[in-house]
Amino acid sequence: MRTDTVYKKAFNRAASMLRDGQLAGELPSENELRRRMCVSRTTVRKVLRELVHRDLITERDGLRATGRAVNDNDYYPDAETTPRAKHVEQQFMEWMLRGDTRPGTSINELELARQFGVATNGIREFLIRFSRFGLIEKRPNIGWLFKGFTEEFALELFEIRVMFELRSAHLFSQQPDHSPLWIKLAALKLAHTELLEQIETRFHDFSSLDNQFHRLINEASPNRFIDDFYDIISFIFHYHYQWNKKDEKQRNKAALLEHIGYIDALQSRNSARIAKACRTHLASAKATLMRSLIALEE
Amino acid sequence: MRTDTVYKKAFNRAASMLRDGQLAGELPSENELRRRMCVSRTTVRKVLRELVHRDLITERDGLRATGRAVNDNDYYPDAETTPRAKHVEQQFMEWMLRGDTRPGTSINELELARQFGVATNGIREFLIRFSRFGLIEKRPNIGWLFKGFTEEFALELFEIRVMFELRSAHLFSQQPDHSPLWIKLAALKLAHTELLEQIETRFHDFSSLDNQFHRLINEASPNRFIDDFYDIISFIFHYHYQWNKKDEKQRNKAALLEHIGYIDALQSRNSARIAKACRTHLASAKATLMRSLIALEE
DNA sequence: AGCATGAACTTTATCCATAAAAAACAACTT
DNA sequence: AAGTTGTTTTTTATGGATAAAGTTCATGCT
Repeated sequence: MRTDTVYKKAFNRAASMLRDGQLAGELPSENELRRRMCVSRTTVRKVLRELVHRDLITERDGLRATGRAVNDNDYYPDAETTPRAKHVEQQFMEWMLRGDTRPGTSINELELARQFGVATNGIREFLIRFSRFGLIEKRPNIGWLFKGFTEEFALELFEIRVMFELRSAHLFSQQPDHSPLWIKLAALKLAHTELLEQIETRFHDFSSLDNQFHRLINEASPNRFIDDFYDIISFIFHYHYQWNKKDEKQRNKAALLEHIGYIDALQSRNSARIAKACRTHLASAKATLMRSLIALEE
Repeated sequence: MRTDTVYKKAFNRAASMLRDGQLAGELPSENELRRRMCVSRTTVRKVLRELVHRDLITERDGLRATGRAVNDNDYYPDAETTPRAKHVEQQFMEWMLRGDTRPGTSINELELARQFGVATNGIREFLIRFSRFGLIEKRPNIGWLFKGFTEEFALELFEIRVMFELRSAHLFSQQPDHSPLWIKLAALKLAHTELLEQIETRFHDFSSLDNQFHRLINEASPNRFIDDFYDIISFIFHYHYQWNKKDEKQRNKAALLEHIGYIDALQSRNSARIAKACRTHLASAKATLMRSLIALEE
């Protein structure tokens, strides 16, 4: 059966809105709620029904108003708000990164399905999606081959990344003065310096900034293939960092400084300087990834 | 139920081998046949059983020998030798390229499933695989968006293609003299000149040569992401040419000449000359694609 | 021991079923 | 007419079943 994670997530969202007082007094219409929560009206109605049922809101003469205060245990647990497909992704990445999965291993859909507690269909869909990351390969009628999260992989990944980023950074710097992206860039620079000041406590926030920055650079001259490639990068780094916490603060601090240098270079519009800053930053990102891959191979 | 296309294809293959006399006299062991036909022994045995049943081979004391002559209607029809997934691909491409499918259309899994006569699962798997081509996009819980086989698509595609090909051609030219790829390149050049002489009748063969050539260039310094990207190119061109036959001979002749110039440039190892030949060729490939896209939009 | 066949077992490709979520339709209300 | 809510229809996400194809185990023959 399809999971009701959409509903549960929406319910939690609504509960938070009630708690924060965003929905104080008389509630907005179903359509308005639908827009705010980005789900269908069908789901909104389901949420409202449950809210009424739990007395979190009251309904009289077709008018809805806030009810009793929201309690911590009114919320559905987080695990129930993520769709199966996402769980499969997480479990697979865990299996791949933490397990002793060696390059050349073959991947068995049925086995993973049993291990993860889902139907084979879900596994297969995930693997098809995941195959674009270049880490697995399908052999028809036989199964999937795990090619390994190896040094070679990282080298190939970064070769492309450098090509793309140099191209995007160059085009970014050639934008007209009045492009709104310059403003965004300045804002991002500020966010960087702020984070740098509070690096001791907030170093986890770097990841989001990193993403925003690299995506911004691509925005100047969009290319869907470059965007898609950056999805791979994000994905890999997301899980990689989840797994490798070593020196995180130190690494993020260094990267922040590199970003700032890179932003300065962009603002200078000096091609050679931009290329240099870009290469420096990517080289250190690559070195970080490579170091942990070597750790993996032990 | 799973289709028995593997068996049917293997059967046809075996029938052809019998007909060509490749299996004259006493037949090889099941294992040997398995190796030659690239299927499992289970399938080989199924084929053998049917061959015996039809008297195409005889079996006595566990020894198998050729039987009656193979007839044209011993073969299974071609359509039955292609798996469902491939059919879906073909039908989808037909739907996309020939139908009046406009950019922005949303794709309905259920509708396509009904139209193509397959389960929704098959459609969905295809769409996931196909999504890497940048022509469709998934919106969770809602469906797929067809972004259109547009001019913009072609521009983005070729921007990447040029970057990758310049990089690969450059690295190719820097290989040591004794690299076996130089021999392959010379052989390919010969194949080009031969085809050029017989262009009037054999112009369809260009497609295969084109593929071999571009893949060869990538071989010098392999990168899985570049290979994957070239899969997109091949796929697009495969279907595109199937649909657009206009001026095919003329176009292929021109491309052959460009290839030859490009090969000469590579052999000269002169960077500037290589880049020029590469750009020239890709520019004309791009122009061809663009012309037919414009035709599509009418 | 090494290879051939036979039989049993496992995994993939494919279809079908169904609850959840989205969308479309209908009837009201202001 | 535009925005509400109630109802019905359609579509997606997910589980389950099964024949085909692949793999492994067992037996027998040189």
